Amino acid sequence: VMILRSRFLDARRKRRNFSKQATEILNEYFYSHLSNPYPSEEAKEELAKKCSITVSQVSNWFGNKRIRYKKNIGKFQEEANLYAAKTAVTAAHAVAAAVQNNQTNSP
Amino acid sequence: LSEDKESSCGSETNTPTARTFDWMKVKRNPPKTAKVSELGLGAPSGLRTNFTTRQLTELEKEFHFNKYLSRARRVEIAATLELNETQVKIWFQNRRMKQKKREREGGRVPPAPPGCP
DNA sequence: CCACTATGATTGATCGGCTT
DNA sequence: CAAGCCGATCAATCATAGTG
Repeated sequence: VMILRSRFLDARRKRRNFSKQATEILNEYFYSHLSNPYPSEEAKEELAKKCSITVSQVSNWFGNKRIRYKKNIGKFQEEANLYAAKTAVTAAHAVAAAVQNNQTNSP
Repeated sequence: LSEDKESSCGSETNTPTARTFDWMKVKRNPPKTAKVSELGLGAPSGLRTNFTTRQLTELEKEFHFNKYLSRARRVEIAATLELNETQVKIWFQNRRMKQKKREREGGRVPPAPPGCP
């Protein structure tokens, strides 16, 4: 049991952080879907493309994010509010546009 | 339209943002590895088993021979490696998924565009 | 340069669903 | 009805990158 943790040969574990922009995109999705941060396979593929990473990496990111988020919700409060506000603005724009578009259209 | 709905929260400190959703409450049952049946078995339940290099090497060897195990083979392997049949079964299960993932993610990007010493 | 934290990846094991 | 498999996920841990 001693120091058999060698994990010999894990050269592939030369991790590299994702670009700031990729993290931005992933966080936007995460916080705008905080009630259910489980992107579908299609959504993962889309995110992967936008972030220039693989689908597996997207899965890893969400897996880590979910676990770490619920482990210490308080620690992510700031981040949560930050992205919540950001998406709120985007949503507002969308709504505004929709309203304009619906002026002459009623179900 | 527009209303937001918190999918089932019972006692969340209603903060404008960041509420507590169900997924945050999910808790997995602790691993049931090593049963309590055998008196004082060194395997404490509820712990992630750390496979030894020998066990992993043997499992890997067997995997290259068969992607799927027969009941008989599984019993044999389990006995040889001192593991539960379930652990062997799960290992193969995970190993197959791992291989599939590799194949899928396989045809990728060998090109080293930017600087690569 | 070192301690400590943030983060991507790995992996034994669990969960729900479907098949045998 | 029980058992195995799949696909996704969990949860703990490893090893490195980043920050002070």
